[in-house]
Amino acid sequence: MGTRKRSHYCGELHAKDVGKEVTLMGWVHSRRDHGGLIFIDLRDREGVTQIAFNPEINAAIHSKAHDLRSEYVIAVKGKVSKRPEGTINPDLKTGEIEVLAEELTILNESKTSPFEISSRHGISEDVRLKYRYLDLRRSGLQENLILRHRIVQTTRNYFNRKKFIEIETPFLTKSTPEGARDYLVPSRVNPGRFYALPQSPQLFKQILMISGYDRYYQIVKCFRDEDLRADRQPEFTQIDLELSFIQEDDIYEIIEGLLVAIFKEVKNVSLMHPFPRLTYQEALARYGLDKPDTRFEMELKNLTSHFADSQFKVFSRAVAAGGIILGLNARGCAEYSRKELDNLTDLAKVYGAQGLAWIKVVSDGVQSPIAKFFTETEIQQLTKTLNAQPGDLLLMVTDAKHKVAYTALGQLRIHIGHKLGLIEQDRWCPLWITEFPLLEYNEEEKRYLAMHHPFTSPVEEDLVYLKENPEKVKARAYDLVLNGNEIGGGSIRIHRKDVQQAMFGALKIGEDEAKSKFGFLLDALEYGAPPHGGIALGLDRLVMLICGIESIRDTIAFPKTQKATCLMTDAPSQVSERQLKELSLKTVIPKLTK
RNA sequence: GGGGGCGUGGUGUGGUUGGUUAACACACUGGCCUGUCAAGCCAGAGAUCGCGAGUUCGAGUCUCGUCGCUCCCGCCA
Repeated sequence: MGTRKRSHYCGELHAKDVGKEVTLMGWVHSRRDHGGLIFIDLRDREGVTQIAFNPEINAAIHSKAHDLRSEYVIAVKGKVSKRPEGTINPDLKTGEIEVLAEELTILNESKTSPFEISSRHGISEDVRLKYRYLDLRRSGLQENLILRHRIVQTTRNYFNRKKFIEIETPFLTKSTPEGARDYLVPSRVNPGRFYALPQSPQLFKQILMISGYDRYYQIVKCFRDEDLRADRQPEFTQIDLELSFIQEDDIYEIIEGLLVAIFKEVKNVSLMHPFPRLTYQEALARYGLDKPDTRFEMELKNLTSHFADSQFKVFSRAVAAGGIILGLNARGCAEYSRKELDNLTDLAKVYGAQGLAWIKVVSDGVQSPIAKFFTETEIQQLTKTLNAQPGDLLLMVTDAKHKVAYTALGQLRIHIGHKLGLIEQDRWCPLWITEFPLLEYNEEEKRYLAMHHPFTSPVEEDLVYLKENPEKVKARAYDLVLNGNEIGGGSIRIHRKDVQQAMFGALKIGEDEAKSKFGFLLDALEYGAPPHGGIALGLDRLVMLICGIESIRDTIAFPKTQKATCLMTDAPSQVSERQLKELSLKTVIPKLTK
């Protein structure tokens, strides 16, 4: 094919192109060799076009086509032709036409692929990850990555329109305490010292506000060395922004506008907005979680007061110990077998619950191993509060630690919601969670930790409690939740040095430590820091949700396994002694691996 | 750190209470075939059942260990 140029993508040819002389280049997707006629589906990123090799048109080319195999890279010149009557393929975008081959060049051969690119069944993930370049040829991943691209483009256009400035921040930066474990990078020219890869550009974007850039955004990689999940990778991408002279409402408006634009552009869905807002407390009370899936009802109810004096000691003792009793009406689930109930109990235990109390509501009363402990009044209050009808299953969790009870029953709610098919796949329920506590007590470290991060502004009126009653202080923080997933979080930041120092005080971060770890921020706060705030959205999760898939790995071209390895490149790998020496590093491996 | 699932030709799956030749589909190789598009028909090659021990007359199957992938808890400001 020499110097010939590609004239079209496969997949962009239509009936209107009939008669055109075209040159296509791509991969052999499949071949159907009739001995006489040979058909090739030629694939590139835009789709597939059928190439017909007819010995009557060109015998030499036809015979050459016999050698074609799956995934060969070829160039084909030929005429776009309308397919004969009755051979149109309505399942194919280009199904009305075919290209009658006049020239064929094999640009490269291919070994037999370890899996079929067009495979209809799933391929195990380790094989896919090892041959990621082949996996990425498959239409599913291509669609995801192209959708991701469109979301990113929409985002950039949106922020540009809103007068944001995209500014890059360093990847080689300073390790900071608090938060996730850092990925460290040794410094060759500073032996014994390390950079950290950023967990987020948090401090840099605040500094940019102090520098007067006013509206910053960045679509940026962040790094956290924590254990992986289906929705967590060690490197992930945030849509990160920060604005000066704004309040919470400004953030809500900007982000709602962004999501509305994204959903319109890539899904042609008109998102309802403004998004609902729920305080942290209300989210817990009604859904048990701070990232509620509001696509279905089935809300939690607080039953604590009903059972304060109950003969059922599990309940009354818990109440006496300051605990909480929560209930949930699993509508129509009174038929659940003992096994199903045991499964629910096991699920509750995963989240730390001691057990799960259940009561079946039947036509002539209730059924439950614990029913005998309850008075008529208690049963009445229970069924009334949970609005129970015969056929319903009432689930209750109690725990001295309120968070445990909320989480366990909240997760049961999600589980049962799925099981009962209450969750519509194509429904989009974004909402804001507001009024988070500023601090959370950490048993392990015997001190308070910032729930969001140490630069989050407390609510002004609560400042007085910071010393004496830190739990009472609310943060000017907010999370964005979509269909039960946290897809973003941010806050109005502290912009006064005295408040920042008070915050460090509450976190038991000493003056010296604060100075060595965050001195540059404290200094900067003294040079005219404007009020500012921002938010970051998890791009990978957002793409995952919009794609309707289960794992962010399928939104990332080259993801890591659960052990944070790359099966294609075999990273992380050992390095030479020389490299280690240059970096003044010695490795001490507790147990010999391999 | 902990709990669960999976691992069988290239790929995806079967494989009964442990029983002798490890099955099926797709892919692959060769042949036939001029309208297929999940092409068809015929023939063929391809597996020490992740790895290592153990139990047993006998292990794909049971036990223990180990490795890999995965889901979850902890962790992820």
